[in-house]
Amino acid sequence: MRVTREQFQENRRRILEAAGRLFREKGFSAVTVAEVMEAAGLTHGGFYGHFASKEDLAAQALGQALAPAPREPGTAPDEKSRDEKSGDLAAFVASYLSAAHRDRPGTGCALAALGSEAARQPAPVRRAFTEGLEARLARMQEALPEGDRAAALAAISGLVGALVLARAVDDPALSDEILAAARGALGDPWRG
Amino acid sequence: MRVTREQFQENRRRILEAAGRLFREKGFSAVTVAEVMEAAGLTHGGFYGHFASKEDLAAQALGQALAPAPREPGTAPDEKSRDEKSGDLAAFVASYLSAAHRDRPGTGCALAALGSEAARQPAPVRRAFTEGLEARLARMQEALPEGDRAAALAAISGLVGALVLARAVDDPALSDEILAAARGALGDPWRG
DNA sequence: TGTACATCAGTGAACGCGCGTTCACTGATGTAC
DNA sequence: TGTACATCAGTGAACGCGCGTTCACTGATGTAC
Repeated sequence: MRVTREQFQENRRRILEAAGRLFREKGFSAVTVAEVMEAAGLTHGGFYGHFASKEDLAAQALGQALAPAPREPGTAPDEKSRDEKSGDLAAFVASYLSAAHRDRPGTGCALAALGSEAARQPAPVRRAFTEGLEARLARMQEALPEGDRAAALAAISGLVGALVLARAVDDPALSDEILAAARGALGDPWRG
Repeated sequence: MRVTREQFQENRRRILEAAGRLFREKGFSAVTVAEVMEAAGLTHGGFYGHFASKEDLAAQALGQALAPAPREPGTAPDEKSRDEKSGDLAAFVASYLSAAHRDRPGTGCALAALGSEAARQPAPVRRAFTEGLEARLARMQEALPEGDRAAALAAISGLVGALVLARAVDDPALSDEILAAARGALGDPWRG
């Protein structure tokens, strides 16, 4: 059942999309190749026509999940005023540390969803993770006064750590409290 | 080959110790029961005389790994001066965010080593994780001026996030930079 | 204290299952004429 | 444009392997007398 070249590319895209979501929801090891293919609307046998191995899929899916969303044209960061920047930042922090983000790991930040597992993955996966972090670091730097790189790293650490802990904890009240505490620590100093 | 009751307890202790180390080093799913038993100097068949399942082991090993180190007798926290407290805190932050801690996950903080995986574990494991976090939160609160609980939560989030990212990244310079940035953010405000 | 027997912690083979991967096959696509 | 054939994406069965778990057995421990 050969398909058109367009359909082949579309299938590949859907495999990567399903893998990105499933890996973030369940972790690398708990996701099976067959599960990803089924979520993409295919059967498992065709997988190796698209990817060399599950590890190859993991690296590419993580890379795609961490790829920065395309910036809207005409809004170069250096054109923004400091107020616009801090407004962006406050909105980002609030959305990152929201209950909605905590409860939807499949479409959320892959750094938090896969962080402690990523350290033990093979080289290509760690490479994709590192590049994803660097991209987010660059964005965070742009949003910070004077492009303070150390502050940007510390802020990302705080965001990721809070989300990781808020998801791991089995007490909903404590989970909300973690998110609120991190919002306070990361939001207040840079607001007005 | 029956063993004495003392040896039985000692064997159980060694299984838990090996499991705590291996889980932190390799993650829950990558560790096998046989591997834990071998590290404890036993064969895999005897495992179920000590634990009901791998999941049961995971919960108990995590609980033990996160159990607070016994406090030295006679040093109740409220007897310390504020300077002693902040000295303790600064030392703890420096040690938590050290290269040595990053490079030895097996004996380090289980919150960071297993954080993103813990969210997907069965209930007993998440319970142990939560209790471990609560214990560390209480300690951190004691060390903070006025026992600020939100600040303690934010600090723990920053510590855990920085360690997770420093371990996941494949670029040693960036990894060091993450640790240094978090030391700066967490140390400076409370020093002097 | 010494002896006979019951208990049971540990051993290692075996079982079942699921997963990553392979492969012969199918049939629609793409291409040469 | 139409036709014949080569290509190859997808299918589903099968393979091998490793892992969690079980079990019959062993022999040292613990206990009753």
